[in-house]
Amino acid sequence: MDVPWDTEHVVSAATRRQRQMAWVPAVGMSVIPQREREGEARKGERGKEEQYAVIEREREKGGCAGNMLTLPFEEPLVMCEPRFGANYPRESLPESMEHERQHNPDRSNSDMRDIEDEVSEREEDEREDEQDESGLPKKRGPRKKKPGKEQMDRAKMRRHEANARERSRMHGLNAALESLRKVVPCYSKTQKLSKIETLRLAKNYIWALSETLSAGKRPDLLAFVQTLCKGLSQPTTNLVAGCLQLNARNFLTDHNGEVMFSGRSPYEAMYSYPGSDMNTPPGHSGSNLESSAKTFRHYSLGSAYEPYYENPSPESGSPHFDGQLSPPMNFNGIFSLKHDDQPDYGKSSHYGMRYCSAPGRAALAHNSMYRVSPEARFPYDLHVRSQSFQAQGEVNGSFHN
DNA sequence: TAGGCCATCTGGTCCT
DNA sequence: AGGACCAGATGGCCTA
Repeated sequence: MDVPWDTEHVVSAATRRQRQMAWVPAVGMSVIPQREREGEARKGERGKEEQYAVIEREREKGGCAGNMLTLPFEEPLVMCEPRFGANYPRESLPESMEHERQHNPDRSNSDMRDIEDEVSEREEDEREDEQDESGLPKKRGPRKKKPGKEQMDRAKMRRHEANARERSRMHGLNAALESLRKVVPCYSKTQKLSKIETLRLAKNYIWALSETLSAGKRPDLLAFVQTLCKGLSQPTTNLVAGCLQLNARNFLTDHNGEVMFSGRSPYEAMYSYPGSDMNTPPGHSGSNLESSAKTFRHYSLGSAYEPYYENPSPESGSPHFDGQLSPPMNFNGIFSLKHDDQPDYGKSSHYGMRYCSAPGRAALAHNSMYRVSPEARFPYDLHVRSQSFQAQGEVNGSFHN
């Protein structure tokens, strides 16, 4: 029995992604991006932000919450050992620091770092206070004015604040990335694409959709998918292909990251290829399964794509076109992507197509390399995020405005 | 155990 | 001066 796609890769990638998304901060990290998977399961529905807030409050109190990050919440204090691991040679610690440690075993890493700073500061003071035989300070000349304790504290506080801002900024960045994951094909809460793969897929998706629009023809499904998968890792390619209900084994990624087609066309299994120009890439006249398979076989993105996509890839100068595609759309209902949850697109429906149809964008599109001819016909319906509409009417309408 | 991915810390740079 | 942004370093987790 044929496996729809390389389930081994998909499953392992998915599992891996699941677990990696359940990232737990390292010892010494100040915030608890809690174990999303395990943590959520164990802790109920406690919100992430709430947990962050709890941790920050603990931090403010000088507790070791920030150092509990590497452990489940059920295992507090164990990881309170800041900065130094269990094997850290204690004898190498300054005596005063060790004293601090023994008397404040639950000090946070940053606290211990502060202590370390204070200790070295004190020791330096002592050194400077030493005098030579003549009773003169060993160090002469204009002494570098040392910042006062207030200034030091202020600097530390500012550093903490900067860290918090940086964390917040990165959280925002991740949130944006997560929202991007939801609008590229193959979104799944449990099988998350990595950051880099998400960006690559998004780029490929945009590229493929743009080419589809500029071509003004029914998209070649396989070429579309190949464009989506360009430059993606094999597991992600499998995932995308799996989402598209294609046999990933038909997409072989060569050593250059080029997606090559080999074997029978996925169309054989899922696509009745009507003998129409609409379904055949320019330069290819085949309309039956056999000829289409031959056509696909020639579709290495580095070469055969050029005649089809008359516009060069945005990265045509680069040896790699690292893109991939698993579009949240249907081609005449031929296929649809799997989505664990559908974002609310009702408020911003007509996604990409609105971009082209927006009056303000018309001029831009007109001058764009992805220019869409007003006369371009869209013999297919685009179903973007369950928002089905006649693309032709949308595009024509906008250009007629 | 190596490699991939991740979050955080941190210091530098640029901008307001 | 302070905030945003960036990149390097660090260390944890997971899979092969």
